[in-house]
Amino acid sequence: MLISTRIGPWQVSQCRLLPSHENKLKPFDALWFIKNFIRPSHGAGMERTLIRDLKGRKDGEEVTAYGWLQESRKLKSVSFLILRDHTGILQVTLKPENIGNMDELATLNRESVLAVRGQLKLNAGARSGVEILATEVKILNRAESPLPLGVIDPVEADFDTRLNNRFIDTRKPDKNLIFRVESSLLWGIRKYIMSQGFVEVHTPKIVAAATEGGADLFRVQYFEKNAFLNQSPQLYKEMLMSGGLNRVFEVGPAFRAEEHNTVRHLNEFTSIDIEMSFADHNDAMSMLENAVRSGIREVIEVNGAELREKGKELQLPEVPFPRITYRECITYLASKGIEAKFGEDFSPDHLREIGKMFKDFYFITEWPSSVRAFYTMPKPGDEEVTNSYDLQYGEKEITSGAQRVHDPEMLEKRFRQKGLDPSAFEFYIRAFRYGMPPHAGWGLGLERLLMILLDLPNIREATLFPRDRTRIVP
RNA sequence: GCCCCGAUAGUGUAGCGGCCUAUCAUACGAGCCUGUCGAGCUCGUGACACGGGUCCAAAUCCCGUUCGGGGCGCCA
Repeated sequence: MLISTRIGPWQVSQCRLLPSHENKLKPFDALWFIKNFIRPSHGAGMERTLIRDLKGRKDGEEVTAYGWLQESRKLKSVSFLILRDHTGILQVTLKPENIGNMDELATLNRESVLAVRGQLKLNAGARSGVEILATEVKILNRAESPLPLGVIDPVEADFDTRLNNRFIDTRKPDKNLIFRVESSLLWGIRKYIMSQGFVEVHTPKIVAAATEGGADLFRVQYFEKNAFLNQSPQLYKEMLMSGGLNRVFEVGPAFRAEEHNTVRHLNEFTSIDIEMSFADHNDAMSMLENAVRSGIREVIEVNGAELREKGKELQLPEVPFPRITYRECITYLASKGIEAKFGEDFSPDHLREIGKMFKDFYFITEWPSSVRAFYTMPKPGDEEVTNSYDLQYGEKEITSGAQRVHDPEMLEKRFRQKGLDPSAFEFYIRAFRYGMPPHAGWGLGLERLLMILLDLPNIREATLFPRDRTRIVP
């Protein structure tokens, strides 16, 4: 099926709709449509059918597939190659009388890259479902042997070995899927945030001042000046509220020089940040739960079937997420005989206990001033606590957010309370002196959310090339 | 930053003072068998992180180094 269309500012002249997708069109969802279903049909690219899409083609049709040689089995009168691409595996049958370069193919190592052309057999009885009776096999790239890591070996390599050879690790379908889910998740979150009138912005990652102190920032040499890698876009997105952008969001890296060594911390992670004007913490929480829900909905739609094959059934969480205040948590812990002091953060043990009360996502609200950053708005009438919240899943914190201080005098007072020198933040405080609207926002760790969603044991599993205390390569 | 733990063939492991010229699986190579599909069978290749020490004897015990895993703190 060929279609011509014009969508938004993009001219998409003529596109081929894949046969397996023809009945799945959703009207009025143009961006989603582009992402999922349109492939350019013009130009001199490589003719290719994805392995997943072979099932939709006609039996006996001449097709071309590309992929990695997963394994080969040589028999007396016939040989089989198992070809893999990111959508599945395919059995390729080689009969010596049809193939000119059998000797050459016999020397191939696993994971070499091949182009296979031949006749499609839909009911060949192969485990892969479909089969190609090859007329031509081209070697596009030979893999060396031995492999540093087996793709289909029954023994799982150590995580360290896998990360050192991530390019092979992500060839494994289950690992590959993690990052396709991440893409869907972020797309779903973006779709919701964009639908609420937000503007996507990009703030600097090289900065002169610390966001919240300066202890945990990486130093960089910026020509003749000392600079830092930003740990959060917090100050910049707030300045944009004064700047009249009204609602902004940013997806970008955040750097933390903390020497932590846990399964839920990275020194570089992807932060999804929003900030909204004329809004309080309740508005921001609503934005958050709906964004998370939209992300999960997108994952279910795009990757749900594949996840189900792997034994992972995702549930769309109900909104609003339950809320519990910090003080209620302390009371609850006390009822369980666990002591937690007001004014201190909860330990992982505390949070595990609190998490038992909830099925999945929940908010802990009204954190004490002592554990929140200077920009956090105190709760009117109860200034020991703040208009703040964390989004939690069990013991894991996914998001931290709050209504912010918008009064410059209160802001300077809060700086001093936290032992910080306001003059170091003059560039920031200035934005509050000439008309700063009330505002609220949050920062969400994309890898954390992905880890929780897929039940991954380590945040590094949710990161292609993780940066931790010791790893900067690859 | 504090605390625990680990490092043996390409990969994952067993062994934890002499029985180790080191086990098993997988990978790789050779052969046999075979429309195979976690193929099967036979044979083979391949490893004790590095440096010092203890001991008649060290993969094994001790110290250091390097690399790695995890918990806490901190956070997303």
